[in-house]
Amino acid sequence: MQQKRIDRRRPPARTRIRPAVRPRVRVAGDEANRRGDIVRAAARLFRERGFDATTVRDIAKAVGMRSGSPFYHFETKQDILLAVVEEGLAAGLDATEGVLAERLPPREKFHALVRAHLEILLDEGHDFIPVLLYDWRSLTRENRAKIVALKDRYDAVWQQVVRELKRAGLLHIDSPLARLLVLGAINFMATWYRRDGALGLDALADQTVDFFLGPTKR
Amino acid sequence: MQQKRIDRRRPPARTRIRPAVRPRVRVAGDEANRRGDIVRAAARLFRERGFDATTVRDIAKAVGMRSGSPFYHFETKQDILLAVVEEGLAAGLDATEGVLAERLPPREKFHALVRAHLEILLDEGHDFIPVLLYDWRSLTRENRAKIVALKDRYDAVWQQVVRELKRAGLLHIDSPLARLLVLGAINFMATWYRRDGALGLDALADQTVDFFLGPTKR
DNA sequence: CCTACCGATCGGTAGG
DNA sequence: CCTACCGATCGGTAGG
Repeated sequence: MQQKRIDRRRPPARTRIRPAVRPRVRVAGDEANRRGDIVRAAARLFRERGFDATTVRDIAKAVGMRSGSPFYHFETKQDILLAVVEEGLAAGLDATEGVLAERLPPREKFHALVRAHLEILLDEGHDFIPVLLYDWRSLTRENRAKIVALKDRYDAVWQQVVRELKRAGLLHIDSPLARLLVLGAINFMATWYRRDGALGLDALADQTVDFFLGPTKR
Repeated sequence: MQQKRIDRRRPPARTRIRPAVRPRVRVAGDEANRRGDIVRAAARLFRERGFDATTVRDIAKAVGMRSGSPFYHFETKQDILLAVVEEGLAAGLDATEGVLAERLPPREKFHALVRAHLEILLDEGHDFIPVLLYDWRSLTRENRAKIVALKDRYDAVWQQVVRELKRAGLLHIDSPLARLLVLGAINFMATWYRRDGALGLDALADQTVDFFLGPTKR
C-alpha cells in the first residue's frame, strides 16, 4: 500500500471533526441488520480491492460506523471474511440446488445452472462468490476447512449435470477434470466481465452453453 | 494479517543477532544477478501469499539480504511487482509465439499451445503468470497500462489458434468469448492444480485438448 | 548493500 | 456503538 506523505499534521484528537451528517433513524429490527450491512459492504470492498487491501476502517466507513465499531459485531477482520464467504456459498447453493430440483432435460438444465451461476458470480450486489474465489488464500486454514463441505456440495451439483450431458451425447468427457474446466471457464469470467459492458448475462449464458455443447440443431 | 502477541520485548538494536551464516562468495557477474534473484523470490512469494501479504522483508530474507536492501535495486515494492509480471509475460510470449512459428496442423498446434501454457502456469519455478492473473488488482493503473500491450499479443495468438480450430471443424465457435472460455478454463487451473499431485502436465494437456475438441478418432 | 531509523497505518481493545 | 488509544508492522530513507 502506498503511503501518502501529507504535510499537514493530524489535528489533535480532541478537536477532530466528526462526520457532518449521520442520518440514522433507528427502526425496530434495524439493529439486527447492522451485521448484515457490514457483511455486504465488506463483500463489495473485498471484491474490488481484495481482503488485505481493505481496512476495517474502510468497512466501518461504508456502513457509517466509526473505526472500532465493526468489532462490536465481529471479533476479527478474518471473521468478517468468513461471514462473507459463508453467506455467499449458502446463497449460491440455494440457487444451484434449486435448479436440480426442476428436473429439466440435460441441455436446459445446464443452461439454467450456468445462468444461475452467472447471476451470483457477476451481477450487481453479488460479491460473495468472487471473494470466495479470489481471496481464498486469505482465509485461515481453519476457516477454509469450515467451508469445504459447502464447496463440495456445489461441485457435486455440477458434476452430476456434466454426467447427464455426457450421457445425452452433448459432452465428450464427464470426468472431474471436465467439471473443473467448465466451472473454471465460467469462474474466470469474474476477472474480465464488465457489468457496464454490452454483453448481458442472458446472452452470455446462451453463448457459453453453445460453446460447450454446440449450437442447438433444428 | 494476524498480529502475534509476543511477550518478549524486542532486544535493543545494538545487540540484535545477525544471521549465523551468510555464505556468499561474490563471483564476477554475480552482482548483476541479484536483481534477478529478487524478482524470482518475489514471484514465488507473491504467488503463494499474494502481493499485499508479502512484505519487502520477506523478499529480502528469501535472497539473504537485510530488510532495506531490495530498495537498492528497486525504488518501490510496486516496481518489484511490475518486474515480476513483465518478465513473466515476456517469457510466456516467447514460448507462445514460438508455437505459432512451428506451423503445425490445428489440433497439434492447439495441443502445443496448451502444453506450453501449462508449463509457465503450473510448473515449478514459473510463478510469474499466476501472479499476473491473481495480483492484477495490485498493479497501479499506470503499470497495468504498460502491460496491456504484451497481454494483447498473448491473446492474439490464442485467438488465431481458436480461429483455425473452428475452420477445421474442431470447435463450434471462434468468437473472442470462445478464446476467453478456453483460456479461462486453463488459467483457472492455477487455483486447483497441485504440483505434488498425481496428474502430470502432459496428461493434463492431453485431457484438456480432448475435452475441448473431442477425442481423436482413428 | 547494511545500519538505524521514521512516519504512517492497521487490527484490535478498554471503558463507557 | 463511540472515544481514545496501543503495540506492531510496514514501506521506505539517510548515510555510510
